[in-house]
Parts: sequence; structure tokens; C-alpha cells
Amino acid sequence: MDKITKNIYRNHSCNDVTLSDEGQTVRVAGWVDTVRDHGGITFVDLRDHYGKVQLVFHSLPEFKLAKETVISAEGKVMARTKENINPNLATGTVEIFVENVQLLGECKLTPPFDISDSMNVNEEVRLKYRYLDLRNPAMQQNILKRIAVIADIRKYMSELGFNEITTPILTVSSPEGARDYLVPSRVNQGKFYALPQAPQQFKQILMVSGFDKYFQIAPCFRDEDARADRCPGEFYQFDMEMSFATQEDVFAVMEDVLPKIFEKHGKYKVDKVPFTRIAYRDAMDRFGTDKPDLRNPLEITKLNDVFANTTFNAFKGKTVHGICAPVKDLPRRQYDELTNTALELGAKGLAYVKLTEEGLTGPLVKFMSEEEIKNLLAKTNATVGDAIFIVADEYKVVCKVLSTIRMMLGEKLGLIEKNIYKFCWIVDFPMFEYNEEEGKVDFSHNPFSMPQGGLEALETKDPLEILAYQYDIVVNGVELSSGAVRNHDVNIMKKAFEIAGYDEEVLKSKFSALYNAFQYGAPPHAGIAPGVDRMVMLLVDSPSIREVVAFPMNKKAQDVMMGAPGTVTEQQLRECHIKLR
RNA sequence: GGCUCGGUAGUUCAGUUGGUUAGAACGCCAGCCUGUCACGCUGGAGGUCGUGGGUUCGAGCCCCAUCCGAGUCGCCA
Repeated sequence: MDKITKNIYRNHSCNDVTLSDEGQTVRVAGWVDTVRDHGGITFVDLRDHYGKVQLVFHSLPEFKLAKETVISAEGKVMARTKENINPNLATGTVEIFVENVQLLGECKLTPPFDISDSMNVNEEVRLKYRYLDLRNPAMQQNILKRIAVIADIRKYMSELGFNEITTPILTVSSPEGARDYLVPSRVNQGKFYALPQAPQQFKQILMVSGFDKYFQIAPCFRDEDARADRCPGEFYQFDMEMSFATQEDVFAVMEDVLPKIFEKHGKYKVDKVPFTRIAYRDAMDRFGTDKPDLRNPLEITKLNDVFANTTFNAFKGKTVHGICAPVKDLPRRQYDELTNTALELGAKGLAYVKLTEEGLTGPLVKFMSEEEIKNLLAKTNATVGDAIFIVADEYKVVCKVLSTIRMMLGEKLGLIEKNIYKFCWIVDFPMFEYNEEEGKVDFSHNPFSMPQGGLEALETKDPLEILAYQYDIVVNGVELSSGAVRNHDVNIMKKAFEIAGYDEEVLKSKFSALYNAFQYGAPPHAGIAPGVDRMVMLLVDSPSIREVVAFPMNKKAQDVMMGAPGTVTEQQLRECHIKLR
């Protein structure tokens, strides 16, 4: 029973007309979905948020029954004869013989596309007419899925004792991360608010205040370029933080809540709990990426040892990694496609050899000694029908290229396991990395993470060897979130900033709120913030994040329906002290 | 900003080696039809082939420039 208000417009939803209503007079309201005019009799499928029901008109109303017209219809519920039952309609056993019909909302213009076909239409048109696109029941299901997921996150987190606290939308620009969205201040001339990229500092300050367990379905704003799985402008995070907590405590919460959400709302099973853990460096070695899709069984093999004394110039002095895959009789053009991709991603080439009944074949073989061939086959466990794809370059390039080649091979060869969510934690991220451009050591992720080994590690170890309590959670190759045990100790912070070449003044000025707060007794705390939109995207198996967001912006961060961003009046500019050039 | 793909009717698309008046399906309009459910049948309207230039006797197709969209790299607590 759908919970609608019974009033002058309707007393039943379109989905809630059943055989038990037979003979009753009911009133329904909604959009004309389809019209089938047979002359003396006309059938109309009426659609509302809940479903569809067939109306039968023996005489047409005085207004035109055009598609997408909004009407209220009153009539007697009739059981359909056996041969007239529509098994494709939930209400297919009944129909309403219309006695009274009222025009509620004329559809004056012809919609630019069929509502039921909207998801196949050019996205530019869909976004401009988003109100029509969202009439599509499939789109409404996506949005409802999102609502249900968020409701359950709130439910499960509340059950675990987490409190949802909202944090400011107008805040201050932060030096780390993406570009900020800025909002000029009228009262404070020349000053700007920034929309938060994440409630990071606020949630940490809540821990300092003693709230112990915080979460929020938090809007985040970042002025960065879009991707299929990344909305430009704004998105939502399931943000959480907990005090007196270790990495293990955060993992335990996520391994409780996320499987429940994915099992209940997703299409597939969750692989296993606890989630697989992979150290960052291992992930890069084995998958070429820190967001590996574990549904793909292929792995990268390090081949430096094999080619240590190679005579092949392209391999000399380079990082050499390869992927062994059961290619069988993969067509030649597929190899070309892989090679082109490798070149596009910056590789000098994609070498490959194939193991046939006659032995190893391919252009590379003539550069290889008997021993190298033996070692290569042993290292990769190659069997007849396998090919080994090899990239030699700088480590970073090798990883980037082979991670893509790995996924392409997995898809081309049909190796990707279907119908499963494979989660993993990527752990032990390095605290620092060498910044080639600036020629110095810098933070590799963010300066808020606690270095493993604490102050002692910072004081005694090679900075590039220090790991952080920093982790990512990844599912099916999609990075849901980063998280960390935070650095709550000002002394360790100072040292970490010093190593990255910043003195205490930088720390004080850029992160003054945290810096000050931590002077007054801060608890150890840790957290994470999985992306809500990405989760829902995975749950409904959509290739685009825009299918699960009601009003997404386009690639250029424009809302073509509302016309945002738009111009403002001279007076508005004057009031916030802005002069346009 | 780079690279890749795309832009032809309201929508989704086809369009051969450059060659007569640019097609189809759906949608739309008009008419017919009392059991359809993607109703059916008959007829009709609808195009600056993204834009600008060039080559050519002739351009949707070839060349140059440019705009727009998507994907991706860069970017991305």
C-alpha cells in the first residue's frame, strides 16, 4: 500500500489498484504514459511515481489526451478477462473504466524524447530536460536506491553509536587538495569563503571537542575536472571519524557497514569479510595501480631479474614488468589495440612473446638467451597458449601502462569475474615522496596522517622509507575512499612539516584551527569518507555517476537546465566588491 | 591544457569511390479503427548535414580552421 494522501486528485496510486478493488470507484492521478486510440475505445496507461495502471475511455475527454499530460481520472475498477491480462504490468489484471477525467497539467509542448527511452538519449539533451529524464521509472529507481542507501548508512552508523553532525558549507579556503570554490564576502571586503572540499578539519576538531564518534552524509565541493565516475563541482561523502581509534577500528566499522549496504542494495554478493589487505607498494607491483580490480585474476610480474643482462637496448637500465595472459588465439588486431593504448599512455612500445607448442615466439625472442627464456617462463608460470606482454620504462610509466593493459586483457579474454563485489584495503602508503618538479621531499598524500613509528621514525628513518597509517578502500577497481589515522600530536606534525620543507609558521597559518586545537589535549583519532555517489553507481551497476545523481552538471561544470554558472547584476558585484575585467 | 571518439529530421541512427530531389525507425500532425497494452492501417509535415573557409564542374563525404559533447591523461585530503 503506497502512502498517498487521499484527496480531490486521487485516492489510489497507480500501482495500488488490484482485483480486491473490483467494482469500486477509484480516483487516480498521474501522467499519460501511452495512448492507444481504437476509435470507439481508447486505452491509456497512466503513470505515477509508484507504477502504471490502464484506463479505459469509452468517450474521449474534451481536452487532448496527449502523452505526458497530467490528469486525474475517476472510474470503476474492472477485472480484465483472462485473455486481456497484461503480465508485464503489476496492475495488469485490472483496468479502470473512466467516468470522470480532469485535466491537471496540460503538456503543451512535445517532449524532445520518449520518456521510456531517455537513458539512450544524448546526455546534453537529457541534462537540459532533466525533469523529463527523471520521469523515466528507471531513473527514479536509481534515485530511490541512493535514498535507501543513505537511509541505511544513517541507520547502521547510529546503531554503532555514531552521531551525525552537520558542518559549515561556508568555510575557509584550504591549501591542500583541489581548487576551491570561492564565495566573496560582502561584509568583509576583499575576503572570500570557500566551500569545503571535505569536512576534514571540522570532523577532527569534533574529535578534539570530545564527540567520540562522528559521521555525516557530507556535501563536498571541488573545482576539478570531471570523469565518468567523478562529478565536477559537488558530490557527497559518507564521512566518519572516531576517537581513541586505530586503523583496525575504522576497518571494523567499514567491514560491518559496507557489506550490509552492498548485500542489501547491490546486485551481487560481497566477496569476503574481512577485506583483502594489500600494501601500497605490493599493489603497484602486482597491479600497477593503487585501485586494483581484484575480479581480474591477471597479475603483473617483475622481470628485472630475467632481463638483468639483456642485449635488447630498449630494456637496458629500465624497469621491466610483464603480464602473462591466456590469450589462446586472440586476433592480431587486438594486439595492435593493446599496443596503441600502451603508446598513448606513454610507453615506447609493448613487447610481447607467445608460448606455442613449438616454443616461445615473437620478435623479442631473437634478443633473448636460452637462459632468459627459461627464467621468463619460470617467473611467469607461462603455459602453452599464453602470451607475455612486457613494458620497459620508468617504474611509474610501467605501472600505469600495465595496469591498463591488465584490465584490457581481462576484458578481452573474459577473465573478469562477474556478479561479485571484491573489496580490498590498500594500506601502508608512503608518508613522503620525492617531488621531481620541486626537487624535494613532499607529503605523498596529505599532511594529516600519522607516520608509522611516530616521532622516532621521523627523526631516524629515511623519509622516503616511512609509511603512514593511511589507507584506501577499493571495490572492483573503484576507489571509494582514502582514510587515515590522523596525526594529533603537534610535535610530530612539526617534524613532518619540517621534513617536507615547511617551518612551523606554515603549519600555524595554513592549518591554524587544527594546530591551535591540538594544543589543548587531542585524542588519537582516525576516519574515512567513502563516496556516496560512487557507491550507488556500483550498486546499480551504472557506468556513469550522473545516472545516480538527480541534477548533475556536465563536463564543464555547467548546469544546462538552470543555466549555472550564470551572470549576476552590477549591483551584486559591487556589493561584494568585485570588478570584472 | 594534451590525446581519442563523436556532431546528419524532435530522438536514435544509416548515408558506398565525391555524382540526380539526403534516407530509415521512433516521435509529431491529419484521417480510419470497440480490446489494445511498443495497438494497427492510410496519408503528411519536418534538414543551414555543428560553424566558417578551401579544393572541385559538383562536397554530408576530401583539406584547413573553429565551436560543442563524451571518454581519458594531466588534475583530484
